[in-house]
Amino acid sequence: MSTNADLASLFEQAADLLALLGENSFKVLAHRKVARVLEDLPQDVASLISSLDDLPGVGESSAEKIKEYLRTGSVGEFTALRQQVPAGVVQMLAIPSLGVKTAAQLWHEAGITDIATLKQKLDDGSLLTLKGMGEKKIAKIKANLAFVGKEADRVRVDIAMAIAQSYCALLEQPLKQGGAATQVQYCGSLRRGRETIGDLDILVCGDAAAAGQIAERLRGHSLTGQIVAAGDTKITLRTRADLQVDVRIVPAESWGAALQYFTGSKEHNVKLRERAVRQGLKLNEWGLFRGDKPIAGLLEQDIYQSLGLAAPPPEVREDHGELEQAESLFKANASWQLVTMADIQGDLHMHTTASDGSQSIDDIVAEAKRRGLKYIAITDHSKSQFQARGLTVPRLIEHVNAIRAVARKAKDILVLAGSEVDILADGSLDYEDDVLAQLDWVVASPHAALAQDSDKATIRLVRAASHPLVHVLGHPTGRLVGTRRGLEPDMPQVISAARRSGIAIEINANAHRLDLRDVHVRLALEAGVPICINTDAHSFDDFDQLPFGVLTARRGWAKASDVLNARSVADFKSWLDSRRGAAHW
DNA sequence: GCCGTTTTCGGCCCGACTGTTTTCAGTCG
Repeated sequence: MSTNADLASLFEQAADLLALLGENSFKVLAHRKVARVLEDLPQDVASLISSLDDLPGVGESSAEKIKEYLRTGSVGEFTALRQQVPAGVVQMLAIPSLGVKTAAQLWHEAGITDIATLKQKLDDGSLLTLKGMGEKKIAKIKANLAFVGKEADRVRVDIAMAIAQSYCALLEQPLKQGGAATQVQYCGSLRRGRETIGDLDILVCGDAAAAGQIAERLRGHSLTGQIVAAGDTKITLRTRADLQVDVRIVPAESWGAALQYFTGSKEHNVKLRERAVRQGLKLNEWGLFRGDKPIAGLLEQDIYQSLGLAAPPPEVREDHGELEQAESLFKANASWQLVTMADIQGDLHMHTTASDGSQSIDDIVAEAKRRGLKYIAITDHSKSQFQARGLTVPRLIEHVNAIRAVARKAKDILVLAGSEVDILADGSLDYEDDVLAQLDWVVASPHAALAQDSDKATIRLVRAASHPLVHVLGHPTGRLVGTRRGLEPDMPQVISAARRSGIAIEINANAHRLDLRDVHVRLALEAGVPICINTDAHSFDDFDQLPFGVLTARRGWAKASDVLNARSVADFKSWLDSRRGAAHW
């Protein structure tokens, strides 16, 4: 899979180089598009070698380059491009407010080919003679130099969500003049539920006259570092932790259009606007227009309906075929029906003080009931997880008995005695079959040897997924968002194995994991493998991670019927009964 | 470079903000 990422980065780099060389901007864009397609690809690009042309956005020329890379490990044309542009010029693009035009100008007109020289010339005033280069621009570039090298990483969705909610709450408070904002909503990749967020977009319904007051209020928020720009309809700020927040002020009649526009994705919007143009209409953040006449704009769904589409939920707006689906749904007079928080009936992966959790069996059952769950599985770690106090077989038997004792007296909730059994490096499980057979529920997860190569990882996970006593594959790759790559198996093979043995695959809802990831969720569902959205709760707070798992499921187009723990207790039990390895209750 | 319900050629989404300008270019999303 890292082949995909490496190739994507090559195409992205090529796009920068072409732009710096003054190439046609649509050609530049085409390269960025290929980079994005490769990044989003759920399977290894090498497995598609004979059908690369079928990927939307990948034409004959790019397909050849991809093949060349797979054959030789490099792309001759890209290598040649790199030789034409000094590396330091490319590095300058990392400076905010300094784009390709300026970088090319500095290179050609001032002979600047590295950042050190740029710094020096910014200071000595010699750049003022360049066209379009004034005091303010120079000051801005100087200030932004600080961002080079410590490029703000994308922020995990849970962190971004907390920040967004804090700013939204602030903006919802009444203003001194002009009344309260009637509506406030975060948009962008956060609303689409991506696992990481690059910046925050917040939409405020209100009068442009209030922009000044809103800016002042934002300035006073404890998280705000500096206000970067402040106009009548847009205020941009950076938090102290360097996350960019864009706040837009829109009038009520444009609320829906703005919501649609700022939710994106960019690629989804491009497709949508092209569709509007084909129908003789124009779509922008102010509304959908025929000539000057507004057709829709108040509500987001009106925009889509006016274009003959069933409004797709924000989570699927990635230009991954959702407009085609939206069109068929519209024609069938149907709507999108993705799984929601309210559908979730059970949680089938949780820990107690028996291993590394901080809650007792009684506490966890009470908390699950309080949150309206109808069934849970208690799944502490297996014996190899020494550091997590994994259970030896005697301790496991004792623990299972304790769980069953609680289960017998628990009312209105089904409590299963299970285990999160380690998938060892070779794909065998951490307990013998006769031990596993005594459990109601088995989550099989990898925890160690997460750096093994792709082939070994595939064999390992296929073996575990084929084990007759396993019910669900837990956090299949072991990746940690932004910090650990985890296993990179050939996911279609793992999914096929799960389908053959009739097991489910987990979406671990914890925002650190979100494993299975969105694109693989979709592959699993297309193969007919049910998913299971589990919190892997180690404490009461971890129950709050569930929404991130649901968002990820929705990004994979999951309906409630695709989700095992969205079934009623009775339906869940009959699924369990249909599995080999009789359950005990 | 990519693509096709006008098209295999000729388009390719659209606007806000800033800074530099006397009407627009660059950057960003």
